[in-house]
Amino acid sequence: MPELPEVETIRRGLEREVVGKRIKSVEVSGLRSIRRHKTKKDFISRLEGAKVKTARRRGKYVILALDTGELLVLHMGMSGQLRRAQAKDPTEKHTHVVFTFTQGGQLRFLDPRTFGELFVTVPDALTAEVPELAELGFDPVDQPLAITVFAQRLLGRPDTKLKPLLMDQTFIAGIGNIYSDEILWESGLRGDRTPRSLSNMEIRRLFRAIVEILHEAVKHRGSTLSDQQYVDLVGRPGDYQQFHNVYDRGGQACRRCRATIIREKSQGRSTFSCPSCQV
DNA sequence: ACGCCCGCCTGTAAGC
DNA sequence: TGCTTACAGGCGGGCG
Repeated sequence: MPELPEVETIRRGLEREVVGKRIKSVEVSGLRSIRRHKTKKDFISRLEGAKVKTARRRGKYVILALDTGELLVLHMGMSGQLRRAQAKDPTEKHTHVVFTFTQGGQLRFLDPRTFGELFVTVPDALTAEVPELAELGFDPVDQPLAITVFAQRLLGRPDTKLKPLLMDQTFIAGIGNIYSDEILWESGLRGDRTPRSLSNMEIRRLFRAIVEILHEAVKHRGSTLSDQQYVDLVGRPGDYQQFHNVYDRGGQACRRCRATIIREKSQGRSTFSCPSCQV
């Protein structure tokens, strides 16, 4: 579910709600959510008593640094949610992990489809044990890149289609199915164009669109679609869906040229685009 | 290196 | 009212 803007919104919530608090107890009911750990006990014992020092983000991963020197890494997958709660609040369905803090209050991880996960690791192991994190590409919000470097890296993948390339987490970290479509529309580029085929001006437009779309989406606290699956720590939905120009707008008029937005499948994912102003 | 397909899960909506 | 199918913000792996 969540892409960079949603995860960044979650991270900011954690900074407000969780950083500085000490974990009193951890309850795990969904073993699949902590599947990298051999035992539940291993996960729990490395967290209980630890204080959360910082909340960082790399692409779609949230990384909480603990005062034990270890890191709690979270990935939401398609349907993961983190919610602030009180101990007396009823347990919602699909609640897999509950953190209770010494200062009171809880953080709960909910995840119907169970593609999300949490694990504790030491910083050095991030490269050895977690290659997918070590190999993440640049984060367009957290680590802005000079356009010259971007252009160079883009041309290092001359024949990959732009849509899969934008979604390749080892190339750029944080972009998924919604924001790749929005970025391509903003750039006026088709998702099946290749870096080799781009003019310098088109590369500039693409670069600017990546930065602008993601910053705007963060500003509006991400996108919440009709299923209401994505909400922040306090249950508040995002606003950015109202600014979508193509995603989930199949059959509707393009806001730039009035042509009809089309929906098609690419790599098994729905892709939305304007057949007239994306070239 | 790249494109395509599958599997991993559950819930929901649409179609018959 | 069922039952079946398709599809959903992610990712990794396997195959040609």
